[in-house]
Amino acid sequence: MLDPKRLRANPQEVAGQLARRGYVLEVATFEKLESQRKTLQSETEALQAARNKASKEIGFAKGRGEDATPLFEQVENAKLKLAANESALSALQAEFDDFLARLPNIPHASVPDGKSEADNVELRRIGTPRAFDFPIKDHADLGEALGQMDFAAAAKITGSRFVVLRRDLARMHRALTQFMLDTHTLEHGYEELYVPYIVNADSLRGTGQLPKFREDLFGIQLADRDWALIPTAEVPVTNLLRDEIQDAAALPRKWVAHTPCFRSEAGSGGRDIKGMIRQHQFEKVELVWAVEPGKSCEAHEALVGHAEAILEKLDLPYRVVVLCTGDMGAGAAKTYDIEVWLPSQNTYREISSCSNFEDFQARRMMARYRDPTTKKNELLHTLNGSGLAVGRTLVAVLENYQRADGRIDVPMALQPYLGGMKVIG
RNA sequence: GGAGAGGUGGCAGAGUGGUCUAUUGCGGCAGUCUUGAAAACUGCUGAGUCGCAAGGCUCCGGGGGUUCGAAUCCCUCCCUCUCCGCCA
Repeated sequence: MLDPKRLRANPQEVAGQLARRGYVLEVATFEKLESQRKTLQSETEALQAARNKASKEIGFAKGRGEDATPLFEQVENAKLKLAANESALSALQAEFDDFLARLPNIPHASVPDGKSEADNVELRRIGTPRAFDFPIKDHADLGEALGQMDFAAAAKITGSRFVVLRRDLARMHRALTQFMLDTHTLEHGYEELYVPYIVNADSLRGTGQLPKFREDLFGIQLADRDWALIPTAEVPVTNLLRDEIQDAAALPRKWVAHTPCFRSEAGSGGRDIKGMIRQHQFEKVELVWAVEPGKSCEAHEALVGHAEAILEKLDLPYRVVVLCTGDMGAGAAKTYDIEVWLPSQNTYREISSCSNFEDFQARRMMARYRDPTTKKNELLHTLNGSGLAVGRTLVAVLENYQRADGRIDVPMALQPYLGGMKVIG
């Protein structure tokens, strides 16, 4: 959520910033809502003040044993007007809140302008894609040939965009998770969390999935509960901060959590239909930071470095791009994507997305800390990034480490997690 | 699932229709004293929002209701605790 004060003070300036990401802020609509609200609010509060005063006087009068009848009539008259005003005001405020809740974040000044993925800017490329001297296969063909990756079985059990893994591939998938968690907790100083995989609507509003992106979620229909399966651990983890005031000494908070993630993939029909790239259910190891406002840029660099460390240890070629204004998620002020090399697609594909939300999520969820110098409660900055998407990492290992005979070499860093196994198949 | 008890500021814990502008304690902050610290004493100390300000409004788990007036009464939902039952 944007700062309503800033929006009120400089609507044209905010509109200009949002235009960078292709969002049209309807300044006229906003100003009309705002002026209506202002009038109605001050009128309503004046009526409330009058009612409170009169009621108090009734109390005094009764205390003195006086007749309060004239006062009753006086209050009665104002009551109808007040009731009408209050309901009009709360309707207007709901409209205003919804308007605010749907606005995207303002892009950071360092984010390049652009309309789409094509305008993202590559920052660095690490590692060299391997030259194969045999016809390569994609991960789905490799996995199915091994008899350890079964899309048909998953389709029977549930439907498309799910997978069943068996034996060594299932084990390697689990090993990747352990390897990532160990690296982040032991080497990068993260606190490991286990969290719920189902969250309520307040949490989804806090991180920004609601009200705008309900169609991306798997909702839970249970009585009248508005719950959903988590689309990412970002939701339960970041919402730990909701309605809390952090002690400055506890900052930065650095959390890591491994969870499954569930996405409806509405609107992605036809894209990445084959294989494990785009599933309704996948595993992710997520990194979440909460920092003081002045420190989020350096935190962002550290965070992306921690995600990169996983790929470096696995010796997988990758590149880092900074997303342009038009390709960023709505809540992000700045996003780095890490893309891993996939030989079968002859290109780099997203395996991690690391975003700085600045105070956008913090304002929605009232996530604050007590500034020790000003002694005031200030909004935190929040960040998160995948470290990494486990399914896609498995895909990358299969494709980059494949052998001519269809077997898979196990990356050195992973061998200790597989009981010293050096090859799969 | 059944029965009961509860949800109040950072924490503990009063308040059961009207000076509640939410008592008090702990914690925190500032000061006095002190070489320094502790102790003692004094003062300040919930959040949000509108306003240049004075000041106003809202918030006692969520929502709704009764009333001139609700932390307090009623309805409903959520959560926590105790006991029983069931159970990974």
